[in-house]
Amino acid sequence: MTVTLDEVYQQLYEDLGPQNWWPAESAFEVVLGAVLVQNTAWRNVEKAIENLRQSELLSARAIYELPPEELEELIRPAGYFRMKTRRIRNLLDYVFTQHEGSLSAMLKVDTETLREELLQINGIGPETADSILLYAAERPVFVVDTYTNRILKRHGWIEHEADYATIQAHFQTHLEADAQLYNEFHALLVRIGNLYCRKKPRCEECPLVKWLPEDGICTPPEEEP
DNA sequence: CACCAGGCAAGTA
DNA sequence: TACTTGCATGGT
Repeated sequence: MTVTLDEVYQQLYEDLGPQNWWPAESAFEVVLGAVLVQNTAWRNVEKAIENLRQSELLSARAIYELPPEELEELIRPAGYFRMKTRRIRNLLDYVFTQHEGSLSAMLKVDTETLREELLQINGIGPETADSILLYAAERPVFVVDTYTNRILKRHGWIEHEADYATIQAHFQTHLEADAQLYNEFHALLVRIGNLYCRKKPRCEECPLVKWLPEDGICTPPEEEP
């Protein structure tokens, strides 16, 4: 890799500016959004959260006490609504049984322990857990999503076989352990991915095009492993 | 119309 | 262990 992650970050930041993530008004909204956004456009998550807001249900206790069928209807626009209702409730079961219903108490647990605990919950995988750690608990944990994966592999910055843990370690090894940096970097990768690095890429206009291998346009050799 | 979005878990061989 | 499939709505 002839370009450093730091240079990539600088380039993205210059072109796109601060992304102001996570778009939420409370830590609870971040946690909720982290589940709702799984494989889903953020626009649809906004509708679900807005429904909950209008119903004054944006608190752990309110949703925990809400009948699941009602939660399903409110979050329906975010898709996978039955599954996500179960997942949110699984998470709240953990918050109430292990942290007396206090999200802020949960968020004070040390990073390694909390990550392990979150991963035990059915429906919370690595990206969701790390999103909570970075954007709700403000820990220096790099979030790897589908765009991060795609961008790094198409540029040849990591091997095609690299899995989540390997990619995450790559960022955390080459960058300072800085939550604010990880916050902005990941948000920028999602933004640039949305704009240019989709399944059907538009690399001509991408600010990262100068770092593509060869000289050509980014043609994905294969999709994600 | 087909495709895909800030994943994850369960099922199959 | 390594693939494959289901989950669901809404925008392009």
